[in-house]
Amino acid sequence: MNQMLDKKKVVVGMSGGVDSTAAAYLLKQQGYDVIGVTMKLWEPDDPDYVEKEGGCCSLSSVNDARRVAEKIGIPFYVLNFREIFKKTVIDYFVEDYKAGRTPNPCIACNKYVKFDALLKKAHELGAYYVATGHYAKVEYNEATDRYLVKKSEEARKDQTYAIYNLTQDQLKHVLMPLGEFHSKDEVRAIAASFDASVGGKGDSQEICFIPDDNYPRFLSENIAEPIPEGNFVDTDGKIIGKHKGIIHYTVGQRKGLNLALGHPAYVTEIRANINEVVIGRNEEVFSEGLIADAVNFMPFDTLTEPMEVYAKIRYSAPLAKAIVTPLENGRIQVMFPEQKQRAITPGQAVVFYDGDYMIGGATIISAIKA
RNA sequence: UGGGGAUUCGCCAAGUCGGUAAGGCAACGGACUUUGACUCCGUCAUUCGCAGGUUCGAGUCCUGCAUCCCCAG
Repeated sequence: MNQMLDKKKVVVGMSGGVDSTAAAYLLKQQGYDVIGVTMKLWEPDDPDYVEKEGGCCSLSSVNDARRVAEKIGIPFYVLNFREIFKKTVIDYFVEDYKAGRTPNPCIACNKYVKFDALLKKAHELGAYYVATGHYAKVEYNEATDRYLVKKSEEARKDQTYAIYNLTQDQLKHVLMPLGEFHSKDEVRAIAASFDASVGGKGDSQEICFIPDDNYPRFLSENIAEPIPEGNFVDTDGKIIGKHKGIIHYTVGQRKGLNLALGHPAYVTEIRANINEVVIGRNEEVFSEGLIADAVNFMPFDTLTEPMEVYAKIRYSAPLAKAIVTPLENGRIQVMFPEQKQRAITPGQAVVFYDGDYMIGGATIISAIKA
């Protein structure tokens, strides 16, 4: 069936924001047969809900997207992805928090919704490609017959971290026209050139399905069981306070602990099994390595021997030299020989770089302390 | 109901010979942010357990009361 797909045809996920608008426009300019699609992902309960835009993880402003599509002169559809979004993003998000992890819903959304469910829809429409407004570059290497991902020229907006787990088959069908831009301002100018109101929008910030940024509210509404309070303990196991429920915390967190210890206190570890949150000093939130699974590499399928890379353990963490070593059952160990990393957090992704290339990543299971 | 020591912001804690309330933590607000992370900036006691007194002026001196702690009953 694949051979029936039209390589000049592309479905663009349009949120009505700056980035996806510019992406759709650019593809049209490049001569693609562009179809605009807005995905319905989440039905807010609140009727006064204000929709957000932009970035990779945005809810849609259907009206803006439709208007923009009309101006560009492309067909436009609104598709319902609520069910798949609930199953692959929301449920995962909730389960991770219940388990004391800190999930990254944008990564799941990319993997299962934008570059899977939407891609399948694109194929149904006869389109070979799906395109988004991500700041990243996808590149085909003939010698190795692999699709590689390169960092965006706009370093500040680079989003390669959030697509570390895309498969070769997904990458083959992906276009990211914003990867070549050196600044968001250029992109904004393009969007603004034919639609002032879209061009003037700000960047997205919060997770799209929690627009008020109130995680505890969202989580307690989506978790059937009550969320039990528990103890804060120090690194020696001494009880030093009461926590409001594990979902309120992430490793490295300082705010909201309400612990006046005389020195800044940080979450060091979350022990979901015994409902404990461990508190320590800043030094105690640093780790020298980690164990991870859900491993994915761009240049090859399986890592067979230790490899030196640069890695980051959070979306906005700095790159650090790292040694990646394959373990049993598909896991990897990542050690940071030069610099301990702050707040290595189960549930977050560790992503690897080799120069400008994002060469893969994995989901952190646990930190390795000295 | 003998003696001694304490009582300053939610917590800890400076406050010299009486001179017109440091700081840390927490909290709150803002910036940054695809993580309520980190970080950064800003705001946080007209008032010092209470009531009087002495002083131009008292958290700092005096008197009484209250509460807490320690040692003796």
